[in-house]
Amino acid sequence: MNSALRQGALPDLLGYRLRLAQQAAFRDFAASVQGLSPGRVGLLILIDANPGVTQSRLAEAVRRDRSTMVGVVDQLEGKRLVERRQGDDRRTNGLWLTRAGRALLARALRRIAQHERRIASRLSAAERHRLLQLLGKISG
Amino acid sequence: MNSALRQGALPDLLGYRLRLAQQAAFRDFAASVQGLSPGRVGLLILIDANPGVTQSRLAEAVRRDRSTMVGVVDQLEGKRLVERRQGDDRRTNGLWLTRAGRALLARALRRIAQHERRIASRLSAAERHRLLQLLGKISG
DNA sequence: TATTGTTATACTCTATAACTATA
DNA sequence: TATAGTTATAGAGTATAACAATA
Repeated sequence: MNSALRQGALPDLLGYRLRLAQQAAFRDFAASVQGLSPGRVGLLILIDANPGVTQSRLAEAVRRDRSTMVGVVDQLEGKRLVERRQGDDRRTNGLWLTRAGRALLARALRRIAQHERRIASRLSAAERHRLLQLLGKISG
Repeated sequence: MNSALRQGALPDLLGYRLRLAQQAAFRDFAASVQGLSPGRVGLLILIDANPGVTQSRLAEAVRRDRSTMVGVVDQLEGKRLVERRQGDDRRTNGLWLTRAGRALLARALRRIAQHERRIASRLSAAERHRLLQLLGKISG
């Protein structure tokens, strides 16, 4: 049967435990939000909060190369969730959610809220707050 | 310049913050341990703690398909860090660290310990303990 | 019949280098 | 000269389906 493997030095490592927790958190989420990955939904949230943001600034914000952003925006534009509009500086594309993009995002945010409650269900409100605070110290 | 993007609904989400923290934790680690990714080093730790473990059980432990494990073990065997030995059940390969694998793992563990101190440097011992505990509640 | 390792294949996400148009 | 977007290309990392050997 399935006697668990010995974990060796892993369990005490913050990096390892962060990865485990992150994998656990995203396990059922990935396929659950309108066929978009967590990263893609994150982009919709950022575009929604920063209408007209350029591809390069969006790439910076999520620490990706700007060439990577091209295909990602192609994909979102192909789904009619995002549109590019040429900026005053004609080198740039400003990004905007379409009406469909805003509608999908609204639905996604409801799913995300459900999901958040599910993964936080093992924590009290105080523990959840404390966890966010401690994670902030590491990410900052 | 670089006025930060508005983050919209993201900052309050555990899943998002877990991902940020995990990315921050692994940013400089990935390329730093003997040319092996964190995941690969994790496998060496698991094999070391479970000598003779089969490919399938190792795949289960890290939630990957067993077909994925074939190439991974090929890679580690190609670097002479791991060896396959046919088991009593002749369908199976038992996995073992080579002498070189154990030596590399020992070096890697020292690097990992340094790294752990670096990412935990913003936390007190009590905070670090508390964070591991809270992460455990989510992953369990 | 079921399991283990394997192969062939394909998909996703990412980066680097070089190009163009604009500034 | 420098920047924004783009293209071509490549490399990880992963999965699914089918197969042979073995249980």
